[in-house]
Amino acid sequence: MIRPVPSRRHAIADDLRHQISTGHFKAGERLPSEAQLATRYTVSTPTLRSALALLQSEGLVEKVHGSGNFVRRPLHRITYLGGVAEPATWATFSSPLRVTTRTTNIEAHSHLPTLLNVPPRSPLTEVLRITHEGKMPHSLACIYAPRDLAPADSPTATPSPEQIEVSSADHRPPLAEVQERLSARLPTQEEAATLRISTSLAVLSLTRVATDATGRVVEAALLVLPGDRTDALFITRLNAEERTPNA
Amino acid sequence: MIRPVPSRRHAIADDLRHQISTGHFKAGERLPSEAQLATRYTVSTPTLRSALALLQSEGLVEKVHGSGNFVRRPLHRITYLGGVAEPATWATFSSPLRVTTRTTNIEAHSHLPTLLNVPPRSPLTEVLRITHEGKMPHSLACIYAPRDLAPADSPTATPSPEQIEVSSADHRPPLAEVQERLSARLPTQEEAATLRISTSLAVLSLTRVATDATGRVVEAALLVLPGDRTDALFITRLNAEERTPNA
DNA sequence: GAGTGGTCTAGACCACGAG
DNA sequence: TCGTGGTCTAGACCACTCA
Repeated sequence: MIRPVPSRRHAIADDLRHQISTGHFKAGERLPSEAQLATRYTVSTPTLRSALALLQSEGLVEKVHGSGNFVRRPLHRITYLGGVAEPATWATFSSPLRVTTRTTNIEAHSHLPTLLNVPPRSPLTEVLRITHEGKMPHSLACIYAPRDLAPADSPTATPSPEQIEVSSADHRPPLAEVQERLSARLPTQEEAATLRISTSLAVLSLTRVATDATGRVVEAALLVLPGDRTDALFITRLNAEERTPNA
Repeated sequence: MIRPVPSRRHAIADDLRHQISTGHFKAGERLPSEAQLATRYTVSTPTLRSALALLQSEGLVEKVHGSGNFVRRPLHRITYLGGVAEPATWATFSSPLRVTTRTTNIEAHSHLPTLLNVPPRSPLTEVLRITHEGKMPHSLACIYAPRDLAPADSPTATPSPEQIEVSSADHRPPLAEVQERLSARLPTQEEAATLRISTSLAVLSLTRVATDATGRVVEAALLVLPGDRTDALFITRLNAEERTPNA
């Protein structure tokens, strides 16, 4: 490992992190205002804010515009469970969530023909899905499916809070393969505004393509998960015929 | 989707993105200096730099300290393949890479006992692994294993460039389960210095825990993958008895 | 309306890379 | 050495939240 020159923002982040872990700042508590903290550490506000951005990306601090910076309650992270077990269940989050859905009929354009392996301008159903935790938006999903495969979804539905169904693929060929591609990036301005997160907070970007046994792409989903409050978990079991009982 | 107030940095990023995609700036080419671009867009340097940070996190632009900003050659992303198929193969990257390894004997401390499910201060082997692509560092891995399970690794080895072996588990109980937890966050200062990336470039942080058939944790690995040049790909095949031949 | 965070400016100074 | 990007300052102004 390379020993870097200590930078102010990391030094401040280290100090605040220590104060949070020792309980000097307690969970749920509001931190002093950024102006006060900047004075205390004798740095300018942009520098202090970049220190807070580090803690935010670790999920230790939550910023609320107009109200303050708060110490995150621990274990508040939400887990996206990848590698589906049941075709009907798309993704399981470990927390109860409220879901808003908007369904639109569109034609394949830009990157969608490639992604879904369909001709350009072929009919698709687009489902825009925003999940809320409490009153804060939490994650964003854009799901595309060929129109003839699209499930009859009630507009603005509020399905079971425990599990989020995306495609209720009942009487169709079973899913054969699911590809999930993840990357870390900064949000677009739209994404940041919709999720009400800072534009400097990294997001986990997940592209999921499900293919049925005939090789046809059944559904493609683009998920955006804020990095401060979301993990993605993939569990692979080998030698599936003998499953060890312990976790 | 919420329509945000257009911010200067996103407007500039959109414009540059467009100029790159239309070939006005070609792959491998150097962009004008940040000072020149700031003048052209009539913004201050921090604002222009934050616009470049967006493009960097998308993998479109590469910053080289002291030398300039360059248009990334496309498809230069490296893919981490999750969900192992072979117990001996830990992770496969799609590009030839050079690997530097340093092995240390340590005792379990801080978060390691929990992660590996061993008592505190129990003997572990730590392997620090830095992969290079060309002369630039590319990814960082910290691998921990109980000492009695640790493979006899030659110090500073340069194994097969195509595949990176981590545990050559030959005559031991087979792996039963692999858990891979991913999150997006900003790098620590150490990570940024070691990988020679900007501290504002998001990284994909991956924690991988492998358990053998007896439930014992065989190995835990902490990977840090720069967000601008790395994807993680997980492929789940359902109904494994009949595998569709096409991709 | 008072106080908070979000964005942006117009510089300064340092660290790095190439000639 | 010179031009580059990296970090930081000390403000300004706007948007949001809450009383």
